[in-house]
Amino acid sequence: MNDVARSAGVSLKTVSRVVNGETTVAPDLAARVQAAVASLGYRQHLGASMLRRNDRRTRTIGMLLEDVSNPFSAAVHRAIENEARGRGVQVLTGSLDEDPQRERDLAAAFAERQTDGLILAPTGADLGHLAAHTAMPVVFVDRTPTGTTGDTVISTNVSGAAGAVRHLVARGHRRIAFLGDHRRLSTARDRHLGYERALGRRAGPVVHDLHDPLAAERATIALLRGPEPPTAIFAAQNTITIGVVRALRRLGRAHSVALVGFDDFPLADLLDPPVTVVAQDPARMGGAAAEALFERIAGYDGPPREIRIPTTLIPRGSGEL
Amino acid sequence: MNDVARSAGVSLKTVSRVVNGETTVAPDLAARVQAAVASLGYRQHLGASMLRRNDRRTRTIGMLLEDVSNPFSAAVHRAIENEARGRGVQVLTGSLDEDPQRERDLAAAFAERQTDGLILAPTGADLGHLAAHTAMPVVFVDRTPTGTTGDTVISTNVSGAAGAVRHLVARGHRRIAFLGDHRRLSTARDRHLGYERALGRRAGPVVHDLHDPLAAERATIALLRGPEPPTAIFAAQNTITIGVVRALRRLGRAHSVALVGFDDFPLADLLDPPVTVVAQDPARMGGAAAEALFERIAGYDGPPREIRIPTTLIPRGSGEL
DNA sequence: CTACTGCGAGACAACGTTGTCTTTCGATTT
DNA sequence: AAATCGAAAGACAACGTTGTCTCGCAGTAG
Repeated sequence: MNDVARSAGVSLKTVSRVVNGETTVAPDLAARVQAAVASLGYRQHLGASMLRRNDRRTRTIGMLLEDVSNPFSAAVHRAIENEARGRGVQVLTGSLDEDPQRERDLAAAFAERQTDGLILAPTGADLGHLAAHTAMPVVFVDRTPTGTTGDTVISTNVSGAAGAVRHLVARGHRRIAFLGDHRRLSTARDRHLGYERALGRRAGPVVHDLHDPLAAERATIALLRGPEPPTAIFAAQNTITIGVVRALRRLGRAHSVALVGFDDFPLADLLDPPVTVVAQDPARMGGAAAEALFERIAGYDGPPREIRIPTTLIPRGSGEL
Repeated sequence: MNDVARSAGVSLKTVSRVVNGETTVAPDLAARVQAAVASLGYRQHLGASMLRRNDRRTRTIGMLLEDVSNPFSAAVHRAIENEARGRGVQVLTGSLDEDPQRERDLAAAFAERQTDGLILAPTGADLGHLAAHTAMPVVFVDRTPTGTTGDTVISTNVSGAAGAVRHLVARGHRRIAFLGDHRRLSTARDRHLGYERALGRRAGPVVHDLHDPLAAERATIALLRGPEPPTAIFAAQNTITIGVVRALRRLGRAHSVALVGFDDFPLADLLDPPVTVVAQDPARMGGAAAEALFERIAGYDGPPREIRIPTTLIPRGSGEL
């Protein structure tokens, strides 16, 4: 910037004015400065700028999801990026792998970098530590927070799960198993609640705390080989659904045990049978979360909001046996 | 920081020393400072710190891929994050959607934020503009750059594609179609080259510039309904492979037309028939790119390196008809 | 012709931190 | 006992930028 000022024969402040598009600069001076900027390849130092400015915005937000390579998280990520794009905001990302320690550390690392806000899919651990970062608004996505409050964007987990189970009941199933994720997660609890609401006293075998396809595959095999095997399975999460598909395939029961999964996944329609799912709308969830965050960043100060994104049952075959 | 200094009864500089773990502070003073830091919830302002420091590191890198929600990109992203994690480095991300303008803009936006480096999957357009950001080393991943040079991490596209095609030839196929992405992309060109090398004058019908499943589906249908339909298809990219699968399914030819895809995708093994692919190793690619970048950031100044990550043919059924 | 107004441009300080230099003071050496 | 040394802590400036204040000058009103 010094070089630009010298080369254009003006003061530092005038360069600053031109770079920031202030109108109180004479046209000829402005043109000289522009030329110097272009020829020297000068670029603003955003860090220094934000240090001095009054608004203190870095035009950068943080995003912490379970695992950026999981299709659900990746779709949320992409939707957040799309919202940020139009506002000239960049996105810092991180995967939590269900690790509360990592959740704390990354939230702190983002706060140190003065991100303007944070979108977080909580691990389920207590989030009291977020209170330390007062200047950074936080919006929760996919799961409701524990130990703090804030705008939250979630799927209609209870009613979506209940709808899936009622779909199976309507097809005549009476013994419907539930396979779910860690109970620490609000999504797993809510989907289990929907399952229970739909079945009442007729609830079938329930297996909790499954978190990867392999565990789900083993649990499915155990259920089907056990006494009173279920005639239908409700898989409460996409990795679980995939494990169940693998198990049914291995046992040759893909066409004789019904399956409905929560959360859609790529190619579900090309499997045999095609997998019936309760689809979430991760793109809409990410978009809504980003919108809510930008409202908070802009200064909106109302009470915490809960934004519920509806799910859609997509019958494809596996749940209609 | 002022508050901490006052509360501990020391100078600003001493607080700085304690926060940065310098050893030249008396233990009792250090303890008083630590206590003040904890009770006031003080956190370093990384922007101001980096402004003053000599090394000028933000401990932040940028990453620009085609689309963070594409499984290949997402796996690369995750591997980069893993490398960054151990070094306390955060990752700014962006999707380019094959848009050169966006590539320029985001590279500039990252440079303004003083990212220590950039990992880029180029769109194929001229990258001369990167020269403006001298302080930011760039490593290319997945595709070779145009208009500039730098460390590049790519799959063995030519030999991988040739291997796929030879696999089909060995199964007796003589009329093998090639379906590929935009020729502007080095990957599409290299895979086509491998196809030609393997077939020589016997090269079959070739369709270029397909970039989504729908286009690939239409192209496949046209080929199979045309004169001299191919008996086997080599799909040079994962979204194309999926389009081909859909087309074969629609035409009822899934078991009578052979298919090998370049790049593996989730659930390929659960389709009917399971899809034979030339698997890339996106995790290793992302990891290698991040490693190379961190070496450059650390000051390594050798000539541009090309790191070639081998591909693996995974026969699953669709290519063995 | 003086006094005022308004506008463009520069001087200076400040943002939160750390590099460098200086000061203080107790301990060691001769 | 005087001189020297080293370690610990503070004073000050600087990083690159912009908010605020001031200054000079031209134009206008009285």
